[in-house]
Amino acid sequence: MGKRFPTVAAHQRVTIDDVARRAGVSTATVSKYLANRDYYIAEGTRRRIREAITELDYLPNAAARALAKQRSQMIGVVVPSIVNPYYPEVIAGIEDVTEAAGYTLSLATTNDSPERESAVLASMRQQRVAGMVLGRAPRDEDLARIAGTGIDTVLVSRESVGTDIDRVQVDSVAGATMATQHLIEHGHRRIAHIGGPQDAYSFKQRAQAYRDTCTRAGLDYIDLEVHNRYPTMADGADACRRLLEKHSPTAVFVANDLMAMGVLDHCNRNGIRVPDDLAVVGFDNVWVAGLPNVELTTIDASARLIGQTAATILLRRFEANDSEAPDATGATSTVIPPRLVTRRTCGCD
Amino acid sequence: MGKRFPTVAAHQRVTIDDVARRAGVSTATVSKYLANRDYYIAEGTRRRIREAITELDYLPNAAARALAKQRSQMIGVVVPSIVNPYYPEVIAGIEDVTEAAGYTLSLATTNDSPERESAVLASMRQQRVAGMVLGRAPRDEDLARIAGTGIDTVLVSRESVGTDIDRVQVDSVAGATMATQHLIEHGHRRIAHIGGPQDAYSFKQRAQAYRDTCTRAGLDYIDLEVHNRYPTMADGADACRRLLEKHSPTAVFVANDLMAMGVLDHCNRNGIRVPDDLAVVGFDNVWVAGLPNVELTTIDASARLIGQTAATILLRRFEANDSEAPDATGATSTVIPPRLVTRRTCGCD
DNA sequence: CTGAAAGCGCTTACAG
DNA sequence: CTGAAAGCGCTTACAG
Repeated sequence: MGKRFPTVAAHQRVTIDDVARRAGVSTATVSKYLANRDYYIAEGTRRRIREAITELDYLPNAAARALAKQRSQMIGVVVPSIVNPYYPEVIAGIEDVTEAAGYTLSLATTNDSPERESAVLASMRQQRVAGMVLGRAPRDEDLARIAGTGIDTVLVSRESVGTDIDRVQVDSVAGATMATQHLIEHGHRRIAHIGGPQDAYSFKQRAQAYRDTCTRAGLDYIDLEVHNRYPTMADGADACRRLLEKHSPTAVFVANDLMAMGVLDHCNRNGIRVPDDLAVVGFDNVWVAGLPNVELTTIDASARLIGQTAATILLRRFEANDSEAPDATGATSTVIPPRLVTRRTCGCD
Repeated sequence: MGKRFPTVAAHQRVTIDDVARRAGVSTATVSKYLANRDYYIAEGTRRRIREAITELDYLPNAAARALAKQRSQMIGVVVPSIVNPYYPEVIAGIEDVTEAAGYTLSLATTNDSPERESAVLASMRQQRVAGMVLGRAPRDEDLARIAGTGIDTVLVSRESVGTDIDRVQVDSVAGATMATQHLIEHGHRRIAHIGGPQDAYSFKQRAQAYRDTCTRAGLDYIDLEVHNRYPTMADGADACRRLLEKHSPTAVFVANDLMAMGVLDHCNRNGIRVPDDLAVVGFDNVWVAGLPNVELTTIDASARLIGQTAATILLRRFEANDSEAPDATGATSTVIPPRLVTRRTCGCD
């Protein structure tokens, strides 16, 4: 029989019972007060509870609440990396909207390891997060598990395809078209493309839009693919070298900023002047692209806006769940319009 | 009387009872199995439980466990910003060690707003996080509240001082000394310093170490202070302008990389050649400092290592709490040795 | 407008 | 080696 040891950290650990006792009401009433929905509570009662709470410095226990309500106030955020400058912006965007709504962020990083990803998703399930935003499309197996739990999820992955999950992404086709078109307008006729791994859908879209735009303009296209799933500066530099060995483009559209910066680096080291010898346009507009000595012309993928949008969609799902309405709105796909940011490397400025 | 509505998301929501039933044992036994400490459980029982868990795809409910154990498996991480390249590295470091230990990260950003900070700390208390690492020293009021809860906390703030909390920081004195000394060794005699807000302890230390080093070398010192709490590139550029209006240093040691990059920018725009006209050394070694066109010489503040160390300290505290030992080890202060990273802007290379 | 009581899904001393 | 039962701190239909 559980003789209860005095709570180890007896410190102040004040509970709803303490508040109720002090205010001279039942815990049920305090709970209702806390829920602050449209419960009717006498003004006097309300005041006494309010006072008791302040006097005791009471903060409800989130775990107890989560257990009772069968749902936590956490939103899981799973990204491949947090050091990559793209994701912190997405996360900031998520926080912009979830904070106000009273949600908390549970963050996990996968380093793009499948095992780690499964583990992380399991952890999110254990935590019974209210929703998740994933920076990478989960594998079918994990996807099924998630679906089974009914945890609302939105993908901000740049590589997601036909999964039945809400998704928000930048419009890669529009962005790549703008980038290519801009180079054409600068007068270039030999425009190359350094693409990301083509099994990632958005990279594929970017490459295709590049080709289509060239074709429409009556230009040949020269494209190259980098296979690293998360292409880095080194990949970009290397691709640039390969490209220039065989071809002599006057401009290149690079599928992401990190690679584009690698291209700049390669040019720098090899006496290739940018933009005079080679104009460069990237994709993403990570903040680093705007640095003084970088000044990369690029397509703004609105990472922060994507985060905000993802969070907004999640909150909307929550509401729909509550209202117990038909709710069967299928998975949505939101496309954020990109924006061309002209700087030094394309020849503007 | 609570006639229980069928759980809305009845999906699979499998509980420890389901596992116990399926394995033909009591929930207590399953719980012991889960705790996997040195409980004695018959091998057969152990196997049946293991099978039941797999078959049912059971994942314990973290909220229930947290409630029962009076402690969650979360570690709160509170940083001023997540877009600033310094903090993601710290966070990555924290995750490096907490992940393996089975802890989860609860992330919150304060934007350096005091109100937001109080709110965030309250949220951490509500969540009953097992521990916290704070990127900024809390105000006395909040500090007292935290102490009251007994939540283990470690500061990685660059501005912390005499609070009674575990702390890990880079050795600012050693770093600033190395930076200044290096410039002296390059033959400079007129070395300036652009400092951060001097009410932040580490910035003060850096300025003081700079002065001391100059003095020891028989040089005059010229220093300037930026007041913005989180000094940016713009602050650095502006400080550089002010500096050059009145003085003609041949080198400058800048108190953080962001400002140093602003200095580079200012020079760039005004035809001041780096390092020939002005040598520059920063502090932090955020990854951006290593970019091809930046190549800033700087002091590596080991952000990731700081994160790792902070997390390690936290875990050690947890152990001490469990062992119920004298435990009264006072607040520790860990100092990480810095490292000079020479690149282009100091004249090396 | 308010309260009694069951229930959320675990853990843990105790008693076998 | 195993289990019954109390307790963690909330919420919520129901009955007043």
